[in-house]
Amino acid sequence: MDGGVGAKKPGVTSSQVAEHAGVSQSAVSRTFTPGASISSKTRAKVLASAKELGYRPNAIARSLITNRSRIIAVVMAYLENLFYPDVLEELGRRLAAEDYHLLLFTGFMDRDSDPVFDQLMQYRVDGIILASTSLSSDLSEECATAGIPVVLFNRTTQRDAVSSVTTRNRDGGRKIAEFLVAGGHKSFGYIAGLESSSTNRDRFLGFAEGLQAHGFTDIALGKGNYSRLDAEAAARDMLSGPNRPEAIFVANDHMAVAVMDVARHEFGIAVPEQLSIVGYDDVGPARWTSYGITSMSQPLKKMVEATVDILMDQITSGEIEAEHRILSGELVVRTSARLPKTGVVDIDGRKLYRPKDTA
Amino acid sequence: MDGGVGAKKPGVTSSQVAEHAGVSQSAVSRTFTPGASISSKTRAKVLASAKELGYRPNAIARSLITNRSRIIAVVMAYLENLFYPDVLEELGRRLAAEDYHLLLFTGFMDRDSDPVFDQLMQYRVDGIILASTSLSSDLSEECATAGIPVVLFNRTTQRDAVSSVTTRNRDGGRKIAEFLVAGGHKSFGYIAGLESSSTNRDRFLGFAEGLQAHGFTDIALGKGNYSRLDAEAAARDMLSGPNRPEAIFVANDHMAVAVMDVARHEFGIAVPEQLSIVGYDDVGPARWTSYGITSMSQPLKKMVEATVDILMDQITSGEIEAEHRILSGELVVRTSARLPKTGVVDIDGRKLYRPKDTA
DNA sequence: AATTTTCTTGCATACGTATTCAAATCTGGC
DNA sequence: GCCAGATTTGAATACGTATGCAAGAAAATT
Repeated sequence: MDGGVGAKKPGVTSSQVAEHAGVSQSAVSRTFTPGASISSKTRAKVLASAKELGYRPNAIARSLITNRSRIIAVVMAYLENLFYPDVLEELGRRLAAEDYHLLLFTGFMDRDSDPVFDQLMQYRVDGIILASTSLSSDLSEECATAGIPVVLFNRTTQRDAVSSVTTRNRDGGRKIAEFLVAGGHKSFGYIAGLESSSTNRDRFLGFAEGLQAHGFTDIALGKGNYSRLDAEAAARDMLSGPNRPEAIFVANDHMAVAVMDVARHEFGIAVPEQLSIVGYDDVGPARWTSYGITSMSQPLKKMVEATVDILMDQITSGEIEAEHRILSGELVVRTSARLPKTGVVDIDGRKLYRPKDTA
Repeated sequence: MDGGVGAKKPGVTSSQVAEHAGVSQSAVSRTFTPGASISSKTRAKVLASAKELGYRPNAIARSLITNRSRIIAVVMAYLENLFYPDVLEELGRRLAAEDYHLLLFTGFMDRDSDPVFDQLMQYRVDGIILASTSLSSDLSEECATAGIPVVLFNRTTQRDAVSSVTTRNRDGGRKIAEFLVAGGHKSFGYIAGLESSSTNRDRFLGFAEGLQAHGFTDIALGKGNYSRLDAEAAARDMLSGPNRPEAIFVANDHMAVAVMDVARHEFGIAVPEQLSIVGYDDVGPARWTSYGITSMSQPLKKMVEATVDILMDQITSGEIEAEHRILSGELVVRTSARLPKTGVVDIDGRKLYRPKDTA
């Protein structure tokens, strides 16, 4: 299937437009270069000819000379979790607004992101957004020396030269602990995401801290790996044990929904009467009334905005200094967990957990 | 934010590698061109130097000379419906396997796909996949004259020069009608997708035909526009009326889930005891046990495979002749609709509706 | 060993654009 | 109508690669 000989029509070039308009090729180029020195008269001539011939500047050729592709690579290994499609959609909007384009890498196992990386580099992308995958250390270093900005989305790392955008996952985990303790729960479980992800670690850390502050040190653990199937299995395990926890914090909503399905329909457990479930992300299905998952929200639009901001900054300045933006979410209260006596407030039609004593 | 002067590191060129290896630039090029005439000895030398210098062929420059970008544009206005992220993931896999890359356009209103089109053309993409948006007639024509293959995914059109991949939506609609009639339902409703979409038209057409064959000509109608919010509104309307239908066919699962939520939680209607709901796509949430939507499946992987096949064919042959691939789905039976006495069979753990009398 | 045939190789050129530089044109003030 | 200055213009070049062509090297044939 390679080496095809199909002839694509050559396409109109700036020289052809130039000839048709009776000007030089430079003039055509300048017409389509914002801020270039060109008189309105010749500009008009060129535009007329361009329209007549159906000319469009060749972005490929332009990239070659400017050394700017105006392409941002977005790497998302999987899109199963609706959070990421939402991110993608917003990224599409924001990048388009900046006149950038989105080269998507998806549909591969998390492990083999390295071959993907080769492709990235070949297209001389102007920036890289890593959303549901990581990058081996030498690769991120290679980006740095190549002068390509890299932003981790919803995860972080210690390496310098790699920026990140996250929310206060540790605070979030702690807040969820507070909420569940205030709700009178006495035993707890945690169903984890990918254990290698910083986000998962931080959420658990905060959760454990928050519980410990009230004297609870025992947490039932399950491994969900951010995957629906794994989360289901973990839930079965946790719920069938002799001492089933009264409350489970699931590392994200995508898995929380699965856990709730297992609890209700496989075990006949009433949620929230017999079991409280709290998730993270506040993603679409969490809001659907069948689930109504109480969940820490992540300010998706602001996160995307920050991501694009960082990229644009680094691209225009040429300075690649790691920048870490950390945003805050809210604990959105719905019906999947028993409520505390106080602390739930109504704001703009959303119920949020905002206790007096905590920050 | 434009006109930045940030200096991206130049990057290693083939000439530099050539010099380092003591060969000509041509030799370097041939080393990285599969099937080119090069001795294994010099090839080895080049590869060694390339590795040492960290050389990667510049895809941009290559595109300029070959007139092939190895980029496929994928246009998906919205990703709210999980069906499309799933498609995207599979597309990512398949295109990567063919050594093609995916330039994604998303996050804009369906109407303004025309500015998007300009961008497409500037990058000289080798093919275009239109998944959740259409293209105005003159634009598809322009693609044809430019020699760029276009494939409509999950919708179709009469224009020649534009290929399409769909399933037998009309048959699907008819089968759903048969299923509901066999289930003993006497009154019916339809909640539509975007009225301009061929897919929506065909599904409704088949549904109406199937009902008519059994003497039912009255169908309650609602407009869901493939949007969750609109579907909810349509459901409220349809369910609060004086003669609420016993069975509703919702044009896709994304909306069916919303309709079910409204029925159960806003109206307290028992599904399927008091109301049957059937959807289309067999997408993730339809399978979740809280919903268990009975749904016509679309063979996503085969659809994507066909799409990529068509593109590769047309790219390599240079012949852009419209090709229309039409695949078949199955009616996957779950718990959202009352069952007919006969015709539901168990295959590979899935329950399918396969009545004896129909094809 | 001489000759033909097949492989390799380097040179030169082309792809379509942006940009430098010097020449040409225009502007306004006298 | 003349000159300094500002603006506009075109010629030439560069970006990094692929490829036709002719020459050279190696292999195969006689």
